[in-house]
Amino acid sequence: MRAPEQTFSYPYPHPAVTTDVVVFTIREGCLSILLVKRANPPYQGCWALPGGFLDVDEDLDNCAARELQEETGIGGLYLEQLYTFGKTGRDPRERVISVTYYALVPLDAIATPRAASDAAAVGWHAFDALPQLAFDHAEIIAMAHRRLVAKLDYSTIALQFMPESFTLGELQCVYESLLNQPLDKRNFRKRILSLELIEETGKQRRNGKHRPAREYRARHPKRVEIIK
Amino acid sequence: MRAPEQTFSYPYPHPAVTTDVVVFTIREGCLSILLVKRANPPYQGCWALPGGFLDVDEDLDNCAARELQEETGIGGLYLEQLYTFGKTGRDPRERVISVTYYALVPLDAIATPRAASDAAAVGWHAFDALPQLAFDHAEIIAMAHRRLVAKLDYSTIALQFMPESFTLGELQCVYESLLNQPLDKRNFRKRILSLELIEETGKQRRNGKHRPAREYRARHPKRVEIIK
DNA sequence: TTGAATTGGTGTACCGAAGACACTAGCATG
DNA sequence: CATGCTAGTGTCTTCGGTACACCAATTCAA
Repeated sequence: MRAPEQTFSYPYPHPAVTTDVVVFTIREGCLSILLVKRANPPYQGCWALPGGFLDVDEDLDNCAARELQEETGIGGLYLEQLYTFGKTGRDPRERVISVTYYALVPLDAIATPRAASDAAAVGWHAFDALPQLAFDHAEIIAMAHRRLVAKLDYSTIALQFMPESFTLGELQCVYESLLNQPLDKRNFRKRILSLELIEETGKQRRNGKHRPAREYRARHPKRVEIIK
Repeated sequence: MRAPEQTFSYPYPHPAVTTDVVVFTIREGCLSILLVKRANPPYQGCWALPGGFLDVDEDLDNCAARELQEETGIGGLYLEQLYTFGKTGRDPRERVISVTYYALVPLDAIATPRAASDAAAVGWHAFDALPQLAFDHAEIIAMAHRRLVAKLDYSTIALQFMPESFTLGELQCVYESLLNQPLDKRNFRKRILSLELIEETGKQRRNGKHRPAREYRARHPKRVEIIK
């Protein structure tokens, strides 16, 4: 990619800049995060967030999206900047500023991720059973989770987890997984429908051995709106 | 500070990292922002946010606090990371990643800021009458304002604008300046007092030629808590 | 064929928070 | 002592949130 014998010089020391992404999805009612196993030191063999160094001619958002594409093979995800971590000493190699993002993967788009060249393995991990993590990545995940749960309350972010069409039961399951508590079915449906964020497709859906459910779709699938 | 003839080399190009701070206060019921006039190109003579380059052995938060101290002469302010701006081309000199913060100055702590060496002037500007701004600083200020107003609703951040002791009238004035709308006095007092965030000092305060007001203080002056 | 299991789908009553609204109290000034 | 100014107080209504129980449609097994 880059010529390794070339060097780049500056009159003042410059930190390195990376992006790291907390990729959330919900697998079988269980909030999960995508992690890669590091193939190289430091923290070799340790699980870490997908991410990598910023190209100097690349926008931050693009860098996060590109790393994500490389790790998961899927694009077009909802992606939002989270926070920038830059404590001295957080990377033993050099000063590294990490601009972190979080991304949401719809239920039906969970690819089996393929390990990139700098990763020994890639895989989904349940949020409540995460392994030991490299660097300060546990802290990053904790902050991403707080942000995500907070946004459930005042935005339409949960719809980013949904496929193009879905049932109210599935949507409620997403909320329950994120909030980690059961919700009253009638109150949930009343609230969601009163917001007029979703509409019936007119079709029905047979998911199991029981009464079929109405299918809904988001009115504005790409937008995350602030509500209330 | 640094030896100018020395250079720092890396195998890959590194962007420069700066912090910029949106410093808010309320002067005479008017939300205001601290700006510096740039003494050097690019955007020479243009108003800009206070900020500067990150020292490579300095934490991000420290960098923002240090720049702030250098520009305003006051420390111990509430300071919160806002967002990281890093579009290619946002600085014509080199690739610059700007980690932005916002800070709140209590009503009684407004120093007359003294221009630092790299600034031609420093001064407060009313938020609704800002001059043309350098770089993407107008966008940064807009985001900081949105964040601040949003936090009024669900946190105790407004108390960071208050001196050690204050009256309910003063606090209401802060809310009204930030929300840019009048509030009902009785409802305001009922809500604030029911939160039990402030307590009476027992003293009274003669502010003008009228009935004196009770003095209050924050129960947890240093903490910004999430409410409701 | 029938009943048991499973999820889909529906309405009402209560409670608490937020908002609208008007007058008296205390100090300063002339 | 009358005027001007801000401080300080309570009630009623409205609306959103929460608690709560039953019938419907399908599958499967007996």
